[in-house]
Amino acid sequence: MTAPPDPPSPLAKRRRRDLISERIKEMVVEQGLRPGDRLPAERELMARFAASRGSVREALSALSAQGLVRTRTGPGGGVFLSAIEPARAMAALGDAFVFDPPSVAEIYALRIALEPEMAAALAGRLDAAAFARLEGAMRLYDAPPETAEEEFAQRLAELDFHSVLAELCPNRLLGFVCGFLQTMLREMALCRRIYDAPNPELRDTALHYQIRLLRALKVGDAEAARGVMAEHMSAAASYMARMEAETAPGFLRR
Amino acid sequence: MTAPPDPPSPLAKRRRRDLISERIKEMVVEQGLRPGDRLPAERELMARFAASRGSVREALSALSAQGLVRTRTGPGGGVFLSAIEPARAMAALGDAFVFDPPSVAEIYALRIALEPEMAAALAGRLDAAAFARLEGAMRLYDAPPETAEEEFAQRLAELDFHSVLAELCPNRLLGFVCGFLQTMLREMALCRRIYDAPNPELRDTALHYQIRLLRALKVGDAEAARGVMAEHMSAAASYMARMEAETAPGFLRR
DNA sequence: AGATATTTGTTCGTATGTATT
DNA sequence: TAATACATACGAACAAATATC
Repeated sequence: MTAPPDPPSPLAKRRRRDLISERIKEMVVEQGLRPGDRLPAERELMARFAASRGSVREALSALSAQGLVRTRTGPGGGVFLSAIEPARAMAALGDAFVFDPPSVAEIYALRIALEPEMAAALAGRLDAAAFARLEGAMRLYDAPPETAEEEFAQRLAELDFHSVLAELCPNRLLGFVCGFLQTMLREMALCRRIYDAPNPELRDTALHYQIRLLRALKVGDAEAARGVMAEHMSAAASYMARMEAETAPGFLRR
Repeated sequence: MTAPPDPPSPLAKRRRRDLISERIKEMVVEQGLRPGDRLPAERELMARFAASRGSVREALSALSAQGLVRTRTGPGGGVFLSAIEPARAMAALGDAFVFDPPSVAEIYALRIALEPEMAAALAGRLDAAAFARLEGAMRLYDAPPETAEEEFAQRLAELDFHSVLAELCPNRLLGFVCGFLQTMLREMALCRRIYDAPNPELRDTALHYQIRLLRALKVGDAEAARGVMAEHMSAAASYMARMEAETAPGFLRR
């Protein structure tokens, strides 16, 4: 007697593994499980869902690929819930745009709207450790970039400074979106080489904006922080727009 | 000399399926594959990566869970690249915040910053079909909500109207983020029942903003569209803030 | 330190459903 | 309709990791 591989499911169209991962997710929210909590062992899941080990494993594998669970072998091991790391979520989100990547201008449309808000939200809410991190990420280039390589490195370093701000943002959703935009710009910079020529112009306006920003954040002046960031963002946006126009259009959109 | 306890390969810890899905992704970008293109059959992948069927399947399952590939049965079937559907990406992104969901106020901080930009970007860029869709999603309630159920339904319908705007947004990144914020609000509304009591107050200010918005969009007046949306967003935000304060605090954060 | 038990990780073989030809 | 090719699913076995005794 062979076990029927296809139970009389009403939704025969859906795949077994998808159903199982759905039900596991439901189980998580219903039981209010938290990161670190352990899920039932594979054997038990097999019994509960009347599925083979392979199907259960494929479902778990899908969740694991999402970063929602981690597995450990050995006794006391098993499948454990895990908070999804922001970096992983950003990578996955980037995959959603691989075939149709946004332009630099489109990314900056969001940065202009969001990063000033982020700066305002940070004002007066940072402790000494946070300022230490920010100052560590701060780079004040005394010399203007002489080569395209230097220009490139300076732009990347500036993105890193903004990413520290994003990590510190008390509104984690806002911080996540800003961090994601910065990640996109980093990848595009690597692939498109948008920073062709050294360009001292942006540097003049941006040179000490980091200092001005930190000062406003320390004093707790949200409006000033917002203003500094807004100024810097629109300067960077128009600079990037000009760069994008000069770059060979349609060249390796990603 | 004994072999070091740590294997020389820094990747020795990584699981087989993760390595395989990484390499498949690399293959995609290297060969410049597009949605609809077919990946090598499982057998070929098994040969190329020197892995068993199960491992290859788990890797593909992971990609499939991400929505990056779809499988079709039958001859000529196989694994095909697929553009990730926005709805799927939003769901996955939502999973990244399950254990630490943002508050309504945090979501609105982003909506206030972004949706006016979205409105401005849409001005003068919609065709007749788009306006038909928007008018189809438009609900002008002649009667103020009498019950909590009605209030609830009206808020959801309003979110739907905004989601149509997001889908039409020429800046797809901006549209995606706005759509995601609306999805989060929808889920939270379902779980938290934040709309407890009917409240005609918001309705008075918001009653005909949809008409004013559509008019500005038709004329192509970006500034007017931005203004209408900004006004509506801040009204909705302060309304939600009051609702959130009245709702039992910390009740089922999700 | 070593044996053992427990749990996931990997591989193989096989059967079945389904869509194309 | 029948043959075919592929994905889907099941089951069994062994390997690897990691606790506890």
